[in-house]
Amino acid sequence: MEATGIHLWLVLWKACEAVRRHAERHIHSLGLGFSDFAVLEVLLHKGPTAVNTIGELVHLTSGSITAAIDRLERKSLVARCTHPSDRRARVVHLTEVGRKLIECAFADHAAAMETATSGLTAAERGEAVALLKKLGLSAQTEGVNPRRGAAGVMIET
Amino acid sequence: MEATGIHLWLVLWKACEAVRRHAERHIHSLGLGFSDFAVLEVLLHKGPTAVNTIGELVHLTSGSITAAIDRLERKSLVARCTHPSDRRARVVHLTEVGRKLIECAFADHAAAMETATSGLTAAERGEAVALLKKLGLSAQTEGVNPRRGAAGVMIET
DNA sequence: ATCAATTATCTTGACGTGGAGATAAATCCT
DNA sequence: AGGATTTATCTCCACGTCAAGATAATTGAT
Repeated sequence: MEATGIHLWLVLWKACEAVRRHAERHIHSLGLGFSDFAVLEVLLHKGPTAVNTIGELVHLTSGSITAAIDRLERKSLVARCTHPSDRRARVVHLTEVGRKLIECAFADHAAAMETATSGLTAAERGEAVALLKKLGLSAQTEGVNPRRGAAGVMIET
Repeated sequence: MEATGIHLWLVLWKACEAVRRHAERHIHSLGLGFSDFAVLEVLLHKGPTAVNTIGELVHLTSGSITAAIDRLERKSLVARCTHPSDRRARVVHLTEVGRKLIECAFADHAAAMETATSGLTAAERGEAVALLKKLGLSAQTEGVNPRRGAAGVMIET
């Protein structure tokens, strides 16, 4: 078995794309995009959050996060309100409809991911998680620009 | 260690993004996009290839692969010529300039990936490759069962 | 107190991507 | 052979993203 860096990268990419296809198809069936789902997930797990904080968490630039929240607000899934102490900032929170949607969607999504990763046994998943965590962390700190991962919400625990 | 499907997916995604950042930064410094690099790499390793086939290999739809090859052709890195036996098909091949560029870029890229994955030992890389291959393959073949979309429309895979 | 630098957000323009057709060529069917 | 289906590619349009610049509010320095 070859173990060059580029080989590992290609296999990693392919696996990620394959699983991502499941995730995207499922999320798309809810009328949401990938980024929009990630924003809702942050709001579900972190509660009301400032716009730019969300942007950092889901790895979107200021322009993109503005567009994303515009989309979600247009669908009445989230709402912006003023920050209590900083008049520049806007705090985003889920509406009732939005909360219902993401709670349901996230449960469905977890099930879909269970299916998507069912090719590995529980033990293998554990090994994979350990290896990927190690790889992810080292690759992240290796880079010049250390940014927080888009899925940081779940990974913390 | 948690081993739920969604946890594995998030860790996989984060690791992939971290490594991808290395790859993208390097590729972008050549004035190329990610997809364009992938197309050139296919041509380098597979030789002249039909447009459609390249699209499948790098996971681009017909519209996207046309646009990608247009870009590369505009930069004189590739050229289209007619297929010997099928007059519908166009075969894409590297120009001299394109070959020089991708050969050089690929070597650089391999080195960058070596660095990016240096957080794992050779043995760990081997394990990771084996696990990811298994995961990727199963996730890929898992995706053939159609799902119901939001509007009640069946979504083909 | 005032001016400069920083921070948070939004706007604009360009670009890559995917999806729905359109066109042309090859293949299949009878 | 003639018509229908499939295949390969391209065109057009909508959308999401980013980068850079604009605006407004906060903080820091003197």
